[in-house]
Amino acid sequence: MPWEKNFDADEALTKAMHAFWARGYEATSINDLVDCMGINRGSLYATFGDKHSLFLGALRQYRAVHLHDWVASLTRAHGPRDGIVAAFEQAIAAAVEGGSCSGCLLVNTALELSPHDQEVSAFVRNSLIEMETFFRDGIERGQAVGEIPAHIAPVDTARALLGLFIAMRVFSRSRPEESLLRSVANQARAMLG
Amino acid sequence: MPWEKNFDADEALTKAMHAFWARGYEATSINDLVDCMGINRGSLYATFGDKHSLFLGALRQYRAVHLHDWVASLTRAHGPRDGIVAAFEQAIAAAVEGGSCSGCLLVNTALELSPHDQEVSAFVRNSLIEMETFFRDGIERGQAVGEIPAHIAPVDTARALLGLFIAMRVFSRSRPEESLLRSVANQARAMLG
DNA sequence: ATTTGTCTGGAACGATCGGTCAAGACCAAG
DNA sequence: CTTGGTCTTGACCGATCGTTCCAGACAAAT
Repeated sequence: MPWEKNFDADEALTKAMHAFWARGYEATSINDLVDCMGINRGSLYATFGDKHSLFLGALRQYRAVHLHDWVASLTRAHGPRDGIVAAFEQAIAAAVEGGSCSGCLLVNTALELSPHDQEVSAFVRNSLIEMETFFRDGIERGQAVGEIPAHIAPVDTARALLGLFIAMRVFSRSRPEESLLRSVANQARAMLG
Repeated sequence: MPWEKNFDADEALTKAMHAFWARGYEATSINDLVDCMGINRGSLYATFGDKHSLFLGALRQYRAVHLHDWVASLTRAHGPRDGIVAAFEQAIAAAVEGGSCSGCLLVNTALELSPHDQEVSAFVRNSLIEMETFFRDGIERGQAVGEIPAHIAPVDTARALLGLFIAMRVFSRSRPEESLLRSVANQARAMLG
């Protein structure tokens, strides 16, 4: 039996993810992907299928790393209330640092593809719900340990926090000014009492 | 001397704006535009220049109608605090009604083009600042007439309201559920004391 | 060393992209 | 009616799009 792949599929997928993240789905051509992934056309199609499948793969990888692993590490490193505050602090840090991959691939995709692509839409929608759940869990656990006042409404507040968090990702790509992001994060913290 | 245009340039520009609004810049081809604007290729290029110029024209028209006129009508019809509340109510109404032009062209563009297009970026940035100013003015005038408590910080609050407003536009395209939008609007109102 | 079957690199596909151009249609001025 | 010049129409341009395919490179199994 012959020969294994001589490239790391996961590593290549990460590079594709960054390309889609930086430029969006439509503006990223197969040639761009071939160049930045460091593999050739044939291997790309054999390994990942067509462009749409590759994009879904990139989306899945983004969610695994920048949502699941990220939530896990926040939950591990901080108490409930501090975990939420730290989420906003990290968003500020990522935005002011800049780089070509500002903002959030899921939010970008929510606007570019969700209205016209059922499969992508369902994925993005579920991911946003997971983010809402992270905030709601944090609020409820914070209330249970007395870090967050009982008069805070978990569902409404979690949804508003999700909104502010998404807005930070939009600002990262359009108005990446620290003072603006700091204002938003301040109001997010104020929402937790 | 010969002949005027036999189409309404402003009307055609409105149709182009709706096309870009619904599908984004990259996904809208010149053929799409020729079809939906009801004019032919030659007239399109003669009247509006290339695709990028046409897009900037569409962006200007969007700002005039859906930002300037909109702010003016809110200011005319409501007091300072109610104007802000009405802005969120109208965003909910637009989102649940649906239609192909959900969300906000400026927000869509902030994510798709701002990071890679200086001219577009400056335009979007200025427009977002105008929206922030609308909220800040409303807060300050509301405080002057006693509708809004003095302890509310105008700048930070205006920025958070802008954030929540942008988030409503993102949700319009990805999670257009009335209860979600209602939660966000509730928290926006709560921010005004 | 030969066989085996995947992986690689690049040529090539038809379709569509953004953009141009020339020729005819058309109305107003003379 | 003739002339002058703009607008319309549709063919057309080279480039690039996403995708396919095949011949050669290659390592493991025989």
